[in-house]
Amino acid sequence: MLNYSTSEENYIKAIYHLQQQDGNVTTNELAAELKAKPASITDMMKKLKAKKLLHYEPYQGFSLSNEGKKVALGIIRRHRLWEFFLAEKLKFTWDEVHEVAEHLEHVSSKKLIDKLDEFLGFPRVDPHGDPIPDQDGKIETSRQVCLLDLPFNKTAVVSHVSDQSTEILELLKHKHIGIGTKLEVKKKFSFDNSMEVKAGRQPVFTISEQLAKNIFVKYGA
Amino acid sequence: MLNYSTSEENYIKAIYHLQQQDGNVTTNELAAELKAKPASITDMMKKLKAKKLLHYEPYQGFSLSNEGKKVALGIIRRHRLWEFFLAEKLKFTWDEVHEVAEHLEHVSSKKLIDKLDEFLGFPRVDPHGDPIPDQDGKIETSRQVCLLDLPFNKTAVVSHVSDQSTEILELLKHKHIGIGTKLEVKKKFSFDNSMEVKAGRQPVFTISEQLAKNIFVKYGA
DNA sequence: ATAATAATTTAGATTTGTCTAAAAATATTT
DNA sequence: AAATATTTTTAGACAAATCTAAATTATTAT
Repeated sequence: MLNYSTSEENYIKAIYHLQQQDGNVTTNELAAELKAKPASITDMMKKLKAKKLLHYEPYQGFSLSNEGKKVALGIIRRHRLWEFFLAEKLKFTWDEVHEVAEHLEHVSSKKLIDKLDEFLGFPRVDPHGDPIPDQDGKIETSRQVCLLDLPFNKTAVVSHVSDQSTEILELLKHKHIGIGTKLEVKKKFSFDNSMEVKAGRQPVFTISEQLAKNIFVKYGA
Repeated sequence: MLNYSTSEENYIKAIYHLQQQDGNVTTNELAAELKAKPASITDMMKKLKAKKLLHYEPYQGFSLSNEGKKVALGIIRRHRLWEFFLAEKLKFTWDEVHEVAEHLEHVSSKKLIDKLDEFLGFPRVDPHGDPIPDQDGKIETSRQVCLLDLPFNKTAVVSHVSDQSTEILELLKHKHIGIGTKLEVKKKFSFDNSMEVKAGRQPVFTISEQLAKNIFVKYGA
């Protein structure tokens, strides 16, 4: 596996995440994701195509090649292992780990990462509940759905919160819900679309429609 | 404290190490250390001078300002804490830690480093025996050790000779070693604990275990 | 189907960090 | 102290990664 620049790695990672949702990725989408101008995207797409990391024809969008996906999974592996390390060993809170891991992920020593993995006890998910790819780039595939759509009695992990207002965070904190919290839907009430939910061994509690709408979970595997 | 590029940090660190030995650092010295061309050094020196990290007048060499030293000590702190982590927690051998730490040291989150320090139990020396600067950049300045215990490639200054016999003095005189002589250990042989040592630009020469045992040196960061 | 709009690419500029080759300053030797 | 050698700096070029503005292609609406 060759080495890629920090910049190239950031593009590859962003494409990977976008194509998980959309399939084919467009120039503007990627520009928005990376906070760069569309012209910069085109430049980099040419370079990554030349390196055979993606399929790209002018004006047709792009998607990672198999090689590109392998590279992406390597970066994601590093990112998530560092996130786990930061939360588990250095006692960072779940909302602080991402930014630091963004930098650590670009240190690309395979030996470092494999030993870190071992030191951490081969964790399978990061503090946000996202699965960590193994040495061979294999990753547990799980689907992200809105909490409103989660089937009954399926254990799922909170993976994303759309609204980032202090109000929602206050409420989530009060209910002890964060990224990574395991949830199970026990009842739904059609009158107000509220639901009763269980988290670990806590007693069942209620979540309003407005709140559930903003919580996304991952389940299945 | 502002942020500096990886490249700037590497220059600052290299100057710090060179000026520990020589005081004023020259363009060619630094070029050799960094495996870069002298022209590149001059370019960077102008930039670092503009940022007030060093004192520099054309043709006169350069040395770090107080601010520059503070930056250097921050980088060295990060490097040595990562080295300790790699050796202690990830079970890297002492000769493997340096290269990986060269990359990790450039991740410049203060919170990360202070929490890492705490996680490691506030170690005072790295796996090579070099002191680790604290949060405020304070570093154990010079430590006196027996020449037998001096790490490789560390410039040290002879500070004391235990035996005062005419025999040892004759030998020291012959080898041009006295109090104040700068030495660097290049090789050690476990067979007879003899070592090869360099003093300034003289060719490498050999010192026996019996002699090394009686020589004490001081060395810094 | 054609015009208007939006998305994408191209062309050319900028910054950072590097280089080579030539010029200038300093140091050394005779 | 002049000539020679060494060191350092300058001048100009190049690659990577970005940008702006203009041109091109694709999409949408009439």
